[in-house]
Amino acid sequence: MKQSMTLIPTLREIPADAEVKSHQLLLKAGFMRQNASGVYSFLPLGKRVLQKVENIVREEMDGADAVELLMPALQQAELWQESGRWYTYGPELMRLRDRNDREFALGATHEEVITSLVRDEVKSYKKLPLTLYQIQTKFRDEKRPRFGLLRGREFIMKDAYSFHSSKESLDEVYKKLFQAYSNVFSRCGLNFRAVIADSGAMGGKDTHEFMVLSDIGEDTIAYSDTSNYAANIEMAPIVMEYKRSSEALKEMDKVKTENQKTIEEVAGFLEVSHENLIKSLLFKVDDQYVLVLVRGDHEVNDVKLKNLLEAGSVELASAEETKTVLSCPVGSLGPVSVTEVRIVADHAVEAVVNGVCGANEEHYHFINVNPGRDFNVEQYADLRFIKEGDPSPDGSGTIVFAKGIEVGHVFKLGTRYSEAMNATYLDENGKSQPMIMGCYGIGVSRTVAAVAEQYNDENGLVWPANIAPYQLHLIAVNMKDETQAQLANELYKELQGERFEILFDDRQERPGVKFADSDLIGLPLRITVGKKASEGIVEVKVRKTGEVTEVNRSELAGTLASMLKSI
RNA sequence: CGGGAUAUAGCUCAGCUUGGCAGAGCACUAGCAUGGGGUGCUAGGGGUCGCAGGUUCAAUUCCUGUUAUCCCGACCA
Repeated sequence: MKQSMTLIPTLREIPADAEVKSHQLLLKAGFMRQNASGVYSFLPLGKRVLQKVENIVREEMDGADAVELLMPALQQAELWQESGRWYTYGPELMRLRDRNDREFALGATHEEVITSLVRDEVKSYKKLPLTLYQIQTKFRDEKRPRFGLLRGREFIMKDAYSFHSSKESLDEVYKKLFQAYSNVFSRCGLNFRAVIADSGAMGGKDTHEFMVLSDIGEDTIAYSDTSNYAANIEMAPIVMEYKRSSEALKEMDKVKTENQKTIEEVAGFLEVSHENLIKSLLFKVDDQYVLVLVRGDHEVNDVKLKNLLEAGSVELASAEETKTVLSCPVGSLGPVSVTEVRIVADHAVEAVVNGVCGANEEHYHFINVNPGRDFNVEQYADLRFIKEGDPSPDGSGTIVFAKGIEVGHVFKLGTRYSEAMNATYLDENGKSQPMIMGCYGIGVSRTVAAVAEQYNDENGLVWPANIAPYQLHLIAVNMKDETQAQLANELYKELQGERFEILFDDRQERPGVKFADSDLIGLPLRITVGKKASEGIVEVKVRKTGEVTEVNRSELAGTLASMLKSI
């Protein structure tokens, strides 16, 4: 493609709205433009990268015996009502009405559509398993879109759904797609981990998220420093045992702790360690309030709490609610003599000896509190977030944290949708059974941003060869110099003939402008036609390393081919 | 949804405190020079100062409302 014929609006300055590297560079290098919050146009370069990623996804999915189809983005409300999600999905589902006042949704995901399709078309165990996928635009009215393509309201996703007559078959396809996903992200050049994730109320024991390691990631990954264990921090179970100190139990006492509210303040004021404190938090669990206790140096894990109580929603009660329910400000909460609400506690609390907790009275705490003696707990469970330094749940090594961007998710759905929507098949005995399902997503546009996030330097983007919008950037230093212009034009045609993907900067621009734009766009190899054009010699520069070689035009195609292979 | 901030040319931003014809740099157009890392000079084009209302002889500037965008938090099958 000649640069004079396409649209690559590079910017000299970074738009003020862009915060993270990938967002800034994709805008600056002219790959995309924002339309509304979380809504973007892909310009020609952006579109090409997107297509590269899509094609890798297609190859790997097809290789795993998944078949592509395309479902509507515009979906009738009835389907969502059938699964129940019309009422539970919330405002994140974009809803609209047609001219006849019928209700629709813009697809946030496609479980309903695919389940209804397969229900109608597949009736026999002989047609199973079946794995279908699509690459499509999804709509989610995010509360807070941010970071450019990383969290948009309209984005491109590959979603796949598998249907089975047995758990074993689901396991098999899950494993195959897990491998396909690893291949996709490896081929995109990403540094990623597959981590154990939350399966939530959907049940099913296996679900993994594919996380690209990045400081701007919105999820925290807890992984072992020695084994390959990795889990979303929400999920990592605590395996350590808490030893009770052998200290003699002392008499409980109420002490004045004027204006000491936080764990930090109270521990400092009473000169005790955080581990000796019992932190009490009031949660609203569905319609009930529950007092949750963890040790002062620990944090409540709301996902574990939610799973333990089999709740639909779990949120911290507000200060006002707390005051109403326990008639006490949040800084002085404690479990002693509390009968109004259920009390659950993390295992670590059970081992606290002569601890400190709020006295349910402003400015007062209890000291020498002992669980069992001074207050009762309905249930002890694993309720806290894992910490760095904790033993790894798989028994080998200790836990370290990293931030991750979720780019893929594989999930064993089970029969949640097939049962709700009556997607059944007849088994070998002629008996009707609900189909067992799996679902598998890849955030395609998010993957593009994740790569941009990992591959850049101070001069701009540095695309891995596999997904670069073009492989080669051909530059004529001076298009007014006839020798240079002619050689560049000839090389452009020759290299195209050799099936290279090539962007030719044929603009009448200053060399400095061309070089700067070239670095910014970040194609893997740059061919510069300059002073030595008359001798048939050009320069080849590797974007990533900056390494430059002079090459005779007769050897150019061969040299480029082998260089592309090596990067 | 709670808290904070911003909105003036395609981009980055001044001007507003103290009301009086709309500004700069970059980008764009034309010309001349230049031609290996965002070049120089000259001459131009481009804005309903987010929108609506109010105060005023006069509002980009003051007041009220509203919308959009960004940030922090909560949320995220």
